[in-house]
Amino acid sequence: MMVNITKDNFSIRQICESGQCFRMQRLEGKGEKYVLTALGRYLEIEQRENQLFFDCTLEEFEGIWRKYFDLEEDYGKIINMIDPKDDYLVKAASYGSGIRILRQDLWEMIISFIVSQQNNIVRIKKCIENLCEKYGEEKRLKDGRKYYLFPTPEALAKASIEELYACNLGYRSKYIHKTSGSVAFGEVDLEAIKQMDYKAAMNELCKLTGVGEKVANCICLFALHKTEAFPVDTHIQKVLKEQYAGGFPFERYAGYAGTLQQYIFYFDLKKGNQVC
DNA sequence: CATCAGGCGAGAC
DNA sequence: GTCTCGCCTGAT
Repeated sequence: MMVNITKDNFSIRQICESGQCFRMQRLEGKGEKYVLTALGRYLEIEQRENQLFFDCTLEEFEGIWRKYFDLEEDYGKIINMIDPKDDYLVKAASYGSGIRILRQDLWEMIISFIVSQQNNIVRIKKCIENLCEKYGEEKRLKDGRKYYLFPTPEALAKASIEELYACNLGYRSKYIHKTSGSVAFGEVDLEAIKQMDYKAAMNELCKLTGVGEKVANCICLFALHKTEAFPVDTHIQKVLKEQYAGGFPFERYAGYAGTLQQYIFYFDLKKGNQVC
């Protein structure tokens, strides 16, 4: 089954490269074909211009992926709300206009962004695949190919720190171990966090070992869809200093600063690569 | 060789 | 409360 829709302000390549989802990758060959493992499922997507081809049933598309890819949101509207006098932000949003803030799984984002700290995207992806292959449930497609689900809190809680080290997680191993225990043993309730507002969710997430303000903001943005969450990493910090010495206009962009943060992050990330 | 990559925890003060 | 320091590992 193939579901075909037309969508503006949607670039599967930009979503993949923007570093919010670590289990999506481009398939070899010509064209824009991507494969994603998320929410216990496997999905292939192809994009031609503004047409998207989801390799799934209509039921799965409507029930799962429409929400996951935030297809109900009008990103053109958000981009148009940017201050036209803010040359930098206008340029950044134009450059990454196909980015969307995905609605990803909370547990997966907690572990993924703990892994992300002091780390680069290539290695983050490798670490996460190591975890999935070692501790995630193995599934098979109809043609026999294997894929792995993201490990449950219980599965990761059973792993020793030494075993986690073997997944190339480095010093983050003990963070993963502790946090998995906290969730598996019910000390932190993920279902409760899903019902909280931004501030309460931040407070609760920061109780987890290895989760500080930056990581908690990433979790809020990419799992809880708190679009006011504004993660400040090394890229954003640099841009705030160079472009917004007088302060970033958070008041103007109340409620969607996090979406704009993604445009800025992506713009700076890609621009940095071009220089080399 | 040093520095850096989507930072954080622990300890000092 | 704020500041500093050490930390796995691979790329440059």
